[in-house]
Amino acid sequence: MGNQKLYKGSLQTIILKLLASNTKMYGYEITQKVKELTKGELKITEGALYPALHKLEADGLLDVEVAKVGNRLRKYYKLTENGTKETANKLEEMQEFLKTMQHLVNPKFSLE
Amino acid sequence: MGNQKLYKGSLQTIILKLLASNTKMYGYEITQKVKELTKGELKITEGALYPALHKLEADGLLDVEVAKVGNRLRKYYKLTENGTKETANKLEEMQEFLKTMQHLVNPKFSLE
DNA sequence: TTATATACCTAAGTTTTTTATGCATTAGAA
DNA sequence: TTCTAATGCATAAAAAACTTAGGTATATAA
Repeated sequence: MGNQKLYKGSLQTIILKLLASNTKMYGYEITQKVKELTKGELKITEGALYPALHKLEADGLLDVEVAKVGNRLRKYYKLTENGTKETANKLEEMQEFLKTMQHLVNPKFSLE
Repeated sequence: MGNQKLYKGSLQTIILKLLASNTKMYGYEITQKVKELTKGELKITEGALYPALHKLEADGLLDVEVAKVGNRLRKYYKLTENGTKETANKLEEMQEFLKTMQHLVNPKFSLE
């Protein structure tokens, strides 16, 4: 709980990017991967993650495949064809945003 | 209208940063400055801006000073002492976010 | 046996925005 | 001179994207 460091709108992009790099992942795995990759900086809450996954699936960007591991189920998600395209778009948008923000915020370029 | 490129939560930081660089600005001026600095990439809508300014004022981060120019009024905003402190915090948070996102998203570092 | 990790889920509430208005003044184009 | 665009403020309803706070169940380590 208590994230604060995630700007709203970036979660979808993060999920898509991870699935672009890992072919298939399940929800819990995503939360752990993000925690690991960001050394605990970013914590994806499950209350945000699962609805986001369902939305991406409903939008046709992800496919699901249910697997049983022991007695417990996992839902593996992977990118659809459209999902792959959207990932590219979202990543470009994100890069634009990062550049714009750097420009606005970085004191080295204080043309303002 | 239709911005799409602004992650929710970044508007406050943008406003604070501009006021840190320009001492005092009024609402309309902020929208124009952002448009100019980002070459049209970011468009701050007034429906987002004015409530944001009011909130920052209510939170004690901004002071207002009403000026009359011709027959029209302007509300000049500037940082309070607390506002200056909060600006530093927000900028640091933003930098953290930018770094984290670069790390997650940049293909050069795809350790994922 | 009891807490922690794994694994899924949803619903209510909050925050922050978009969209759609509204009002008034002023400058400039037609 | 008249009408459009720019200037300048504002709010209210709706949507978007979260947080917070639950809930269920299995597996494992202490």
